[in-house]
Amino acid sequence: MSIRADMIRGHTETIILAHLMKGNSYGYEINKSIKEKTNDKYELNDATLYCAFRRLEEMGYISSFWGEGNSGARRRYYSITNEGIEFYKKNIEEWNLTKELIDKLI
Amino acid sequence: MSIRADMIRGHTETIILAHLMKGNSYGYEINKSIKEKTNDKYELNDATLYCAFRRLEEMGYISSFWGEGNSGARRRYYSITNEGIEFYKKNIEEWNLTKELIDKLI
DNA sequence: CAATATACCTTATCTGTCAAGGTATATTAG
DNA sequence: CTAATATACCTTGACAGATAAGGTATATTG
Repeated sequence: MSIRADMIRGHTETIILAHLMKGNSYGYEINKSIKEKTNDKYELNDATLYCAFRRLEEMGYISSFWGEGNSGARRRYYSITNEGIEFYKKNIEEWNLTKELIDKLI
Repeated sequence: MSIRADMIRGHTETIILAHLMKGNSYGYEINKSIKEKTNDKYELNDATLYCAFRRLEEMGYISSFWGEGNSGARRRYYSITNEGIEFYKKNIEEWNLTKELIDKLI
């Protein structure tokens, strides 16, 4: 069984930030990690991922820089900011509250 | 603390069906119940609610009829169908899987 | 008689996601 | 050597669910 995108909507940013909490990373790697962690049950669409990066960077929650490695395709790395860490923590709290509420309602 | 609409998106239909699993009801009552159950932390927008009713009825998961009471404003009652019950059960499973996945990812 | 609560509805707009398209480099298989 | 695959990023237009803002109508309460 797989899940619909609407289940994840609203969590995309938090998922990305969670990954960046463990160190800098780049789009392709983050998405592969999501796929692995969920045993192929979920994966972000390319466009969704890069769109979320733009939003997060605009809001000042992440910053980006081009990777310096000379092998393979170029990579744009992302790093979480202090504001991003605060935002992440707030989102975790919101998720815990959401779980409670939905469990009460359905 | 309150939660964002995107947290609930994708669960609106299930929340409505959950209420109807306990008996026929109407829009205004369902929304009041949501507000009470969540201690004013969540409430559906009118338009969201009625929009979801249309979808659910189109898909054959609920059926509707005008209430017969002669006091107060007219009410459109909704009743869950057998297909709706199946759909509800499937959604509960999906929610349990979603919780697992998101907890793994964030 | 005005204000409030009940009860439903429509329309235009917003936002995150997705499908479908694209570019470019490195590695692997035949 | 060359074709296929994996890596890696990006843009555009469209879609669907949610929202704000508007509306109608009745019953109750002060």
